[in-house]
Amino acid sequence: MSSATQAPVQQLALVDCNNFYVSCERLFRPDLRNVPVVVLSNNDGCVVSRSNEAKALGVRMGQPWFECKALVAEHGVFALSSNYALYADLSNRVMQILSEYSPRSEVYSIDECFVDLTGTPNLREVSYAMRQRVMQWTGIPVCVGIGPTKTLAKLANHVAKKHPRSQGVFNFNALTEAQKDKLLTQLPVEEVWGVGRKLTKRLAEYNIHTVQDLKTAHTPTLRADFGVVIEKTQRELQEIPCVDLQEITPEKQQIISSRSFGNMVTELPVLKDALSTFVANACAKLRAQNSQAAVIQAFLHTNRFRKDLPQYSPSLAVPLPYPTNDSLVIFRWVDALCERMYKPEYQYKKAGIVLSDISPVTHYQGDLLEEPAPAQGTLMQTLDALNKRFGRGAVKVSTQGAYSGWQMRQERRSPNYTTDWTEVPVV
DNA sequence: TCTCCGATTAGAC
DNA sequence: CTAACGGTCTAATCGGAGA
Repeated sequence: MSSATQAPVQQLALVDCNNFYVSCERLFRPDLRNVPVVVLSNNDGCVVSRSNEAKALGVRMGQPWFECKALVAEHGVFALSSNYALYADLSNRVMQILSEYSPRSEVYSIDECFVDLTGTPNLREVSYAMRQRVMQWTGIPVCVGIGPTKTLAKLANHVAKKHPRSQGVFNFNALTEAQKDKLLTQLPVEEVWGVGRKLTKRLAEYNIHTVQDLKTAHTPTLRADFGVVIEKTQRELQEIPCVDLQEITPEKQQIISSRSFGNMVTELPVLKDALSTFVANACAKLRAQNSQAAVIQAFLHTNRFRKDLPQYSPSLAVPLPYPTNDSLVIFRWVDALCERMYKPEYQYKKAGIVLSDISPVTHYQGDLLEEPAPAQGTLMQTLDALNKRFGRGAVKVSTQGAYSGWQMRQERRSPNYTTDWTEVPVV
């Protein structure tokens, strides 16, 4: 192969915040440093973030909180409800800092960012400086993994996190071929991005246990038996980029708003009250990306963990005569769907709505055979503006909030230190 | 037989 | 209040329906 066609090796960094939600909480609670801390999911159900001390005690990711109660009694694990307003705000600050290091970056999740550092002189120093700056300006600890592909950058980040000797930075590209082989042979295949529990099990039947096994597996067999996703993953492990950096966030194709209830719900008006809140949330997101939806779906769930109770999980979708993003219009449909699904003999634990068939808002194309779409806008724009200014839920549609009893449990939420003056404790 | 569509599955975080 | 197990999102795949 001629060197002219050889693309230069990417120096792609994956920056990942350490124990992100716990780290956010600790910023304002120095007393929680060096003690086991966990952050719980919505409804205070499962553990979604753990401090190193909590990990050491054996608290598993996603573990139901009530299962950990023994550990609490024994070791005093401190639990907090999740506070997404706080995490989103700190995330934005971290991402802002990282974006200064390269014109090409991708915010991959609330606590992760890919940064293309290709061509950066003194890569090693810059990586440490980046980490140091995020710590200094936000107080959030991060680790940096560098590789020639996204998959290897993620793997490198894992190594940086796991080995204290790396000081929070690990560059796969700096390894010799022999060192790469040795490292990949030591890493279990489930550490690879895109290889989850099910796949790990199936790969084991093919004697693929380590990352190196996957990297060197017979490609046509892999493709035929496991599909195109794994083939791409294998290529990425072989240092051939297959997953592009997504510099611009694509608009959502589907918007879901759903929640488990704090208590079981049996009454129709309570379900409708919850659903009207979900409609308000989903529609606000829809309008924020200047889109409209053509299909509306609603669903109900009984508690699937209560084997002693009868189960019922209906779901109904309706294609709209014309797409809309008007909360009131959408709620009228959801209301009707709920009426049709509701059966009084069940106890409901969760409900939600899905907006799909999403398209950008365009000027209405006249069609003699269709009803004209009503003028969209002013009321919803005003509602969004007021809620933005005074906080979500400041202005609601009249069906919202008449009934309670469905709201999630959130018994241990921290104050919104960074986004709401009224919640900052007075010293 | 081909294509399209909805439902299901798997994964990430 | 004394039981209790998240929420969103994407892409691939599969089977059936309809052309």
